[in-house]
Amino acid sequence: MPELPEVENTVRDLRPHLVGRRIEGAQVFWSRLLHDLSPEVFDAALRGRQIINTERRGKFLIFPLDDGSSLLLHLRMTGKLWVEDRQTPVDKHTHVLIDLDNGRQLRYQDVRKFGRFYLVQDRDVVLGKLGPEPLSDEFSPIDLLGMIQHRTTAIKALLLDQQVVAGIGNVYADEALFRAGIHPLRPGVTLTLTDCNRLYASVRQILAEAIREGGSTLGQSTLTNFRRPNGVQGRFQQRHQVYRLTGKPCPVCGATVQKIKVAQRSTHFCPACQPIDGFNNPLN
DNA sequence: ATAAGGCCCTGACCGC
DNA sequence: TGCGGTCAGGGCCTTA
Repeated sequence: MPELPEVENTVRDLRPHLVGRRIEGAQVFWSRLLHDLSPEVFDAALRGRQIINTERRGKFLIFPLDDGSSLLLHLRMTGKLWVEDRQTPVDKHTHVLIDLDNGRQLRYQDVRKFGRFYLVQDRDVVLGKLGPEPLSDEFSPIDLLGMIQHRTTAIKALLLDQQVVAGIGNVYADEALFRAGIHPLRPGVTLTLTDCNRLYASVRQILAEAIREGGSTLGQSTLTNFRRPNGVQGRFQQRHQVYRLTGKPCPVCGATVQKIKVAQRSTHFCPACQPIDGFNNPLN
């Protein structure tokens, strides 16, 4: 599940391979990956374009092109990108090949086929509704409070809502709530400014640390887990404190980590460190 | 306006 | 070994 840290590492790794390169053609073997355009139109529109940069917004990758348009990509669950020589045999589940002008190829592999490519003149058509970038100056504890103080929805669900804040997914939502000592089911409206200060700090710490550690690689399957374009796995999973640690002792207090469903997503937390009423919090 | 549930996908994993 | 069932899950769509 590539989230902000995994996408950021992907964007950084790809930059030296893509910036300044010209696209010679594109093949798409599973057309539903393309939002609102056919493989033929996709190929025709990309052919001859130069890639200006590699950027990120939330969990989206952005490739600005020399004609002012942008190629956007969301990896969703199992999407992977990397650059390889054209002659290298194509792996299973590889659905998109983009030929570069140096004999190499940008390859997209996605076992579950949930990913989406967009080709747009105005990137705001796709990105416009996203909330603030959590690591930027446009995001503050007051902003967070403003986004959630009128919501009865569980705070976990609000963190997953990309319109509240962009880039957080299931892994980092659980880890941030744990570090902030906030129960995932607490309605947004019950969070105080103090809570928001802690949650804001946790979110930023977790994401910055996860970026430094190369993201999180979960599970053994190289097909479904995360891997950077340079082939390296993430290391941040070694620092997870609750995510997929159901039944294990909480690293802070030793209580047993619990798993529940929140907004249809598995949610892991420590019932002692993250009390539902928000009081007697040992982390305070 | 908000929220819940279904859907897309396939591989991993579990019990028998 | 084979088989059926369940789980994983981001975002979009429909329904309430």
